[in-house]
Amino acid sequence: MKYDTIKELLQYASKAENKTFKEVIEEAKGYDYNIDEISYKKGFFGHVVEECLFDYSPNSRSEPDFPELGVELKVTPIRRNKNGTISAKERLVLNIINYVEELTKTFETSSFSKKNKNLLIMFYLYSESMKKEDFPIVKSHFNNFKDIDGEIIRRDWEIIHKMIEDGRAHELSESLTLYLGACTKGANHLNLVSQPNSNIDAMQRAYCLKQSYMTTIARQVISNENLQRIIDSKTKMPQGFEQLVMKKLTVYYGKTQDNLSKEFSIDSKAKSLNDLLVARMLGVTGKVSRTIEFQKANIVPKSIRLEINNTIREDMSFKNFNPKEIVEHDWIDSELRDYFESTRFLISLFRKNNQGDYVFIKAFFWSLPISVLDGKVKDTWQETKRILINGVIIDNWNGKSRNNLPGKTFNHVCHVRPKAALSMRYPGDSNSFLLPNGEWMTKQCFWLDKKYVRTILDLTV
DNA sequence: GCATGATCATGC
DNA sequence: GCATGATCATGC
Repeated sequence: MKYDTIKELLQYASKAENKTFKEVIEEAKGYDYNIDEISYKKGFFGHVVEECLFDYSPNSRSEPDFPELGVELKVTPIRRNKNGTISAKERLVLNIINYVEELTKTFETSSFSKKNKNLLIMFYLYSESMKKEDFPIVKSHFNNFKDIDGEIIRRDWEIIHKMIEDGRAHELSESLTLYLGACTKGANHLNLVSQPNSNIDAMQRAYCLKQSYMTTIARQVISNENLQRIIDSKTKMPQGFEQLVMKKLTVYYGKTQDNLSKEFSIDSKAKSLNDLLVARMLGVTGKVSRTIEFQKANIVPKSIRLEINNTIREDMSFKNFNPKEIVEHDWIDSELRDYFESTRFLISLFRKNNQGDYVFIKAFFWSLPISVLDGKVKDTWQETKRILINGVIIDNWNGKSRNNLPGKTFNHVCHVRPKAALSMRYPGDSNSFLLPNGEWMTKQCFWLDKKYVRTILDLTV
């Protein structure tokens, strides 16, 4: 079947909305599928849409699925969260990067642009408790990376390209870029390939649209979510989004917490006051993470307080972990690795002055280096997993509970500590989580040691 | 001063 | 009501 226009294609695709994969198969003319036979096969969802809906055979050519329109078809899952919102279940993996070939390309001639310039994305709703063929197709969406997204993705591509050019493909990480990432995938983790300007083999990677990007798109087209924007379509970003954010923040360098609180009419005693201030500096009410750009790019704001002598008093905490998830995964597929591999941080520094007030001195974007992630952070995670499996030992000490999970003496980069509103360890309590051995303990999270954090700060300025 | 546990205020 | 981004408190 031929489609003359993208509109026609999209219209046809939308016919599958609210149908399950099983229904799409059954309605296909001339096909005689045994669902039980094909449903467990790899690529089931894509194949059903390609063969049964669009009536063409699957291919892995480097040209798009609909060559005459230059449109690539992607079938991708969303899931429903406990609070009712939806999220992309995974990143959208595009084509594999051939480091040698890609080095010779420009953005326009790149393998990414060649195949993925126009995407027809079909979202289906994944559910743990349902059979694959009963998942419904929810929505079709056409994405051609116009305007701001296109600009940001072009710069992302250039960052990846520069890494290859510099012989640093082995240091690539999804967290280095904003929307377009270079991700590893499944068995690819173990696939080492050569790269042009270095003797070090690198993990094979593919272009992807970050999970956070896909979540934002899904919420916009399916849930009609309305987020604040930091930039509008008229904003010029000759040096990219990050530089633009820096430009907005630089204006406030040298101002104290007090100054800034007054300027933005914030009267708050929150421990995360600096976070609120940074949001206001960017023109956002509420949280920075609730803006289109930060949500798509998965940028997490962090603020650090420095003492007068430039030391840091506190370690840096992250999300609470889920013991069950840790025990059930290997490091390479773990939530923690995935978090650091795909998260970019916006770090703001506030330094104490002689009056005891904190001065906003600088901000910068940062990602945890892969070498640290797959080094010391991995060690802490592995040790945590080992102890979770063997049984966490909790005892009482001066009225506090104490445990044997890897603490600060473990490796001076990453450790485990409690993080909850209250120190509680009762079944079902919101401050407690269930351990694999059936006991309950106060929720814990992974922390980065302040000593390590200090090493990422460039305080020469 | 360090290690460890405990807890706060806020947005959503 | 909980997750988040943090900071406070205490014993050694």
